[in-house]
Amino acid sequence: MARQPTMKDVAALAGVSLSTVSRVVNGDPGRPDLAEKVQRAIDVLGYRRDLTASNLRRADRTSASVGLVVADVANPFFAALLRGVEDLARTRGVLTYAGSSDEDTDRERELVQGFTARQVDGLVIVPSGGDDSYLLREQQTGATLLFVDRPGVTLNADTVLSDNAGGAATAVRHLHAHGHRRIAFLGDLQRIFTSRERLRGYREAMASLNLAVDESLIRLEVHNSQAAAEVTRDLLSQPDPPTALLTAQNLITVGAIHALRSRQLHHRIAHVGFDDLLLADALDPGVTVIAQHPTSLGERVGTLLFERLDGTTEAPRRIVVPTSLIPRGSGEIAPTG
Amino acid sequence: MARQPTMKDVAALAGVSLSTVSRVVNGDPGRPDLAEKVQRAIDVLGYRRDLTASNLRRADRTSASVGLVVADVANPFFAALLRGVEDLARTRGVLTYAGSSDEDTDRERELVQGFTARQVDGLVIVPSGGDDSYLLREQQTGATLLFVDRPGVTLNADTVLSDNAGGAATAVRHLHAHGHRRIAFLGDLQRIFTSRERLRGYREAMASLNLAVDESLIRLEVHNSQAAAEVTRDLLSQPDPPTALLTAQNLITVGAIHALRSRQLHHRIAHVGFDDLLLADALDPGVTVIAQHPTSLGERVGTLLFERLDGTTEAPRRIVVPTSLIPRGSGEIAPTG
DNA sequence: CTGAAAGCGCTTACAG
DNA sequence: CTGAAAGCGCTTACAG
Repeated sequence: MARQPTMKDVAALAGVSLSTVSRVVNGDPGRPDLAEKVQRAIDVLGYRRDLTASNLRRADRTSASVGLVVADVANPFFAALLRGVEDLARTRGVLTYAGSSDEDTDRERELVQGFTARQVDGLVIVPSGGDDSYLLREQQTGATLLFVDRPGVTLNADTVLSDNAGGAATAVRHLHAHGHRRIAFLGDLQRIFTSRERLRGYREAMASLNLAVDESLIRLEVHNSQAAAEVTRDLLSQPDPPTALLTAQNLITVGAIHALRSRQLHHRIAHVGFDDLLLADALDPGVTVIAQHPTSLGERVGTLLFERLDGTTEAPRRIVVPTSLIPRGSGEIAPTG
Repeated sequence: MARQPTMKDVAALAGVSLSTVSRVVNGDPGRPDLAEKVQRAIDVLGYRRDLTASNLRRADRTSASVGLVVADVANPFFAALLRGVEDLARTRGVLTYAGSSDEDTDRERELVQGFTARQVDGLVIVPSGGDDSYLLREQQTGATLLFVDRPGVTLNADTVLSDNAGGAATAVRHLHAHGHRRIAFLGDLQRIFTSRERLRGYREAMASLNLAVDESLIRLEVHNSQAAAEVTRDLLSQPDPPTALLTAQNLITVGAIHALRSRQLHHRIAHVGFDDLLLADALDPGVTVIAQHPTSLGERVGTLLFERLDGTTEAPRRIVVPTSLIPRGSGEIAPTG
C-alpha cells in the first residue's frame, strides 16, 4: 500500500510552502490563487490531515475526542447513556470512545488510563465504587473528568445523577398507597452507589410511613437476572412472604419477572422495578417502573463537560435528574392473603 | 493547571538522556541503575506517556484504537455488537470508538472520516446502504476497513453477517408447519441489506412451500415501533387478514406486540420476530424469535480485523453466523378461521 | 500576505 | 550499552 500523502506532498505538488498548505487546510483565506492550487493538490493526492499530529503542536492541544466508561455498554441503560453523550459530543465535532468496566475497578482504571494516554479532552466515568484515588493522577494529565450515574469517591467533580433515593421512596409510597406493608427490596452490589441510594430511599420511605422493616425482606448483592430469580423464589417461599417487590435495577427486575411468572404469582404479588425496560408495558400485568432517563443523563453530563472545556471554573456541580413513576399494573396489585 | 511532565522533564530529573527514558518506558532493560533512576523520576513527576506522540514517530504507526459505526448504539442489537468488538479489542490493548449513523449515509461518512482523521488502526462499519464509494478513499488513509451486519456496496472487504435469508426462511417454514398460509411480512427500510435479505428469505421459503404470496401482506419501509404498530393494526383490519406475522427487526417486533395486545389478538395471531428481545420470554405467549448473536458478530469481526492488522493478505472473507429459532409460544399458535 | 525555521512529545537510526 | 541528532506530520511564532 502506498504511503499516505502528507502536507509536504501537497506543498510540493502545489508549489507552495508547508505553511501555506497548513493555512488553507485550517481555513485561513490567504491569496485565492494559492488556496486554489493547494485545494487542487489536496484533491489530486487525496490528502487527509492527520488530526493527532495537528493536535500535538496546536496551542490548545485538544484531540476532539472524549472517553466514556460505563459498567456495560450492552446494558440498555448504559447504551442509552452512551447515546446521549455521543449526541452531545457530535454537536461539537467530538468523537466518543466507549468502554465497559463490568464493575471491576481494575478494568475501570485500565480504560481511564488508556483514554488519557490517547489524549482525550474529557472523560465521563460511571465509577465502579472501588478505590478511585488513581483518578487524582489522571486528572493531572489534563483530561477533564466528570461522573455520571454515580459520584466519585476521592474526587470532587461535576456529577450527573438520577434521583435514586427519591425514586425508590416513590416506589415504596406507591406500593403503600395500594395497601402493602410487607415490601421486599432486591438490591445490586452495595459497592455501587445507586444500589445504596435506592436502599436508603426504601428505608427512609418505610420509616416515614411508620412501617417496620423486616430485614429478611431486604436482599442485597443481587447482580444478575438469574440471581434475582433465585432470590425472588426464595422470598416467596418464606413463611411470611412479602406482598410486594421493589427490584432496584433493570436486570434484577427481569429476574423477578421470570420468577413471579414461573410461580404464577404475577397477578398476586405487586412489583415495581427501578429503571424502565423495553416490553415492560407489553407484559400482563404491565410492569410498573421508576423510569430513569439515561439519554438525558448522557446529554446533561456532556453539556457540563463542554462547559468545562470552554473554560468554566465554577465549583463542581451536581445535577440530579428526577425519575418518573410509570404505573402499568404490576405496582397496583392489592395485597392478598 | 501545571503543564504535564514530558519525557524531557523525566530525563532532566533522572540525569539521563531522552533516549534512555524512552528505552525504559518501552521496556528495554539497559543498565539497571539508570532504569531505576528513570523509574523514580517517573513516579515523582507522575509522568504519563503521550501515546499519540509515540504513535507519530513509531515505525508501525499504530494508534491502538479502532472505530465502530453502527446504526444506533442505543439499539440493544448494536449495543451487544459493540460489546463484542470492545471485548475482542481489549484482548489486544486496543480501545474502541463508537458512533451512531441513524441509517444516514452523511452521518456515517462523517463518523468514518472522523475516525480515520484520528488515526484508528481499524474501522468496523455497519453500512447504512447509501453510496459508500467514499470508503475507497478512506481505505487509502491506511485504516483497515471491515463490515459487520451488512456488506459494503462499493468495497469488497472482510464481512461478518447473520444468516438473514436463512433465518427468515426458517421462520416461514416454522409458521407453515403450524398450519399458516397467510403470513404477513413487516420489513424495515429496503435500503438496508438485512431488510432485503430477510424479505428474500421470506419469498424463497414461500415459493419452495408452493405458497402464493399475497403482496398486500408485505409491508416494507417500517422503521420504528410506532409505525410497526400502525401497520400491524392495518393488516389485521384487512378483509382477508393474515393468520401469522413475521416481523423482520427488533423494534418492528415491539410495535407488533403492542398492536396485537391492544387488539386482544396475541393468542390468535401467530407471530415470529427476527432478533431476540429482553423479556420476549416473559410475555404470554412468549414471543418466538429468530435469535441473532450480536455479541458473537462483534467478536468475529474483531477477530478478522486483528488478523488483517497482523498482516493477513487473504482475499476478503465473508463469515455468515447462523441464527437460532427459539419457539416460545407466539410462533406455535394455530391459524384461526 | 508567504515561506523558512523551530518545535509539539515522542522514537529511531547513528556515533561513540 | 548510552546520548546527540534527526524526524514523524503537523502548527506557530518570526522574518521578509
